Amino acid sequence: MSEGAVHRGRAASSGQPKSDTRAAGSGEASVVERRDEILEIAATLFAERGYRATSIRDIAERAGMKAGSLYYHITSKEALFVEIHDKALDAAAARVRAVIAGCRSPWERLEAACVEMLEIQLNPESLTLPIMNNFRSVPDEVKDALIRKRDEFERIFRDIIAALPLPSAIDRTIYRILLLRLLNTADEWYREGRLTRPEIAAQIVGIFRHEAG
Amino acid sequence: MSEGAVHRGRAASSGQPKSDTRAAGSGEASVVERRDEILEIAATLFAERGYRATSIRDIAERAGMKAGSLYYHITSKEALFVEIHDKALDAAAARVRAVIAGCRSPWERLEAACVEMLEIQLNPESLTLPIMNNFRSVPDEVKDALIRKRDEFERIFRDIIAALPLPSAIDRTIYRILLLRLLNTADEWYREGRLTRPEIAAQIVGIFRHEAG
DNA sequence: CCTACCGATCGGTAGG
DNA sequence: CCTACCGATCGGTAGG
Repeated sequence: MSEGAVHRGRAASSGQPKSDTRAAGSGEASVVERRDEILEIAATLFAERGYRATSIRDIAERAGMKAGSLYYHITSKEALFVEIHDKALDAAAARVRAVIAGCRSPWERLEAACVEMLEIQLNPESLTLPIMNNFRSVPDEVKDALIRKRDEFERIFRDIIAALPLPSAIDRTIYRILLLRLLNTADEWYREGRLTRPEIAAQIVGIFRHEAG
Repeated sequence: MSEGAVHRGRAASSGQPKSDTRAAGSGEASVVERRDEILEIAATLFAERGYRATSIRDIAERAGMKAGSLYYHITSKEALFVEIHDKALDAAAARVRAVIAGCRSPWERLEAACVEMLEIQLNPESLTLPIMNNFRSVPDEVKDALIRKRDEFERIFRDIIAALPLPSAIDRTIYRILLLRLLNTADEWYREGRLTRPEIAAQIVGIFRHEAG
């Protein structure tokens, strides 16, 4: 069991500690639990400040250790970011799929998906939130992996939109791109206070809702 | 004439060279012209990579000089960014105002404004393009000035949207926020090739178009 | 997990 | 406009 619950073991050498010295019932935190803490801390910081503006020292400090020590848990800043990004998208996909499963009509599905996406993007429960579209500050070598993963996630929305009875003049590809752009960058334009998240989602769906003639 | 055509002299100490030793008819570039070149170069780089990822040395290199020499023309990286941002928004405002002046109906005005915004955002003529919403990587001290300027610009759209015969269920504030978010970040989601800019603008207006019942 | 350090790079300055 | 440099900070490593 070299692969803990956290890690999906997809990327061959992702740099987690080799053995899980779990704390056999004692009050001690296991190595994988410590690693999870670090992932959450890093996710929060990356989401707040972006990739470049978040330093290894920032992350280490919040985790209560020195920068060098962090490298016991991770292999590199880049690998850390990719892992967080992948996990965040997996979690988001699961949440959106769960919530649309209970819907009957296509428009209901769209609205439920929008509400859930806003919750994911705007709630600071770290690991799930940062869809992080701010790829500009991410090194090129990493970008491809991130984009592939994101495209995979967006297939959920492609399917929802495919089922909508839209007027034929509307291009479903650009429809999806625009909608996802708004949802994925919600943390950048959302202003706390005036409208609730479901109200915002309803406004978005209200704007994007067009029935075929 | 310590204020050249480029500079609006709004921000008190913006750091341009004190006197314009213009090249009295000769083939020599004047100091203000050199400064304009630097502004264009910096604008392009900031737009491509964001504030933080663009180094003073990058800018200097493209301008054919050393990092230190740049400080003959500018006072600081932050002041440079603010100046570019202000100029870009002024130019964008002028272009959008000019284009909607020739429109008769509210929906025509909205579509014309959208087309123009996409042109501005997607054409790499540097100085005009970077509305740069990527404020995350910008230092806090600068952010307030940028936001104030941006709010000023967005008044144009507030007025256009105020004139639209929208259904009462649609909140015009969030309507404006969503629309501007799409237009301002077009360079991040636009994929060259499939649809032209006017076609994209038409799709956006098609989605955002709702007549009151 | 720590100390101590590496080479690289950053924005900016001095002095010409 | 240049050279030469500053202190700060970066991601990462060695050796314990």
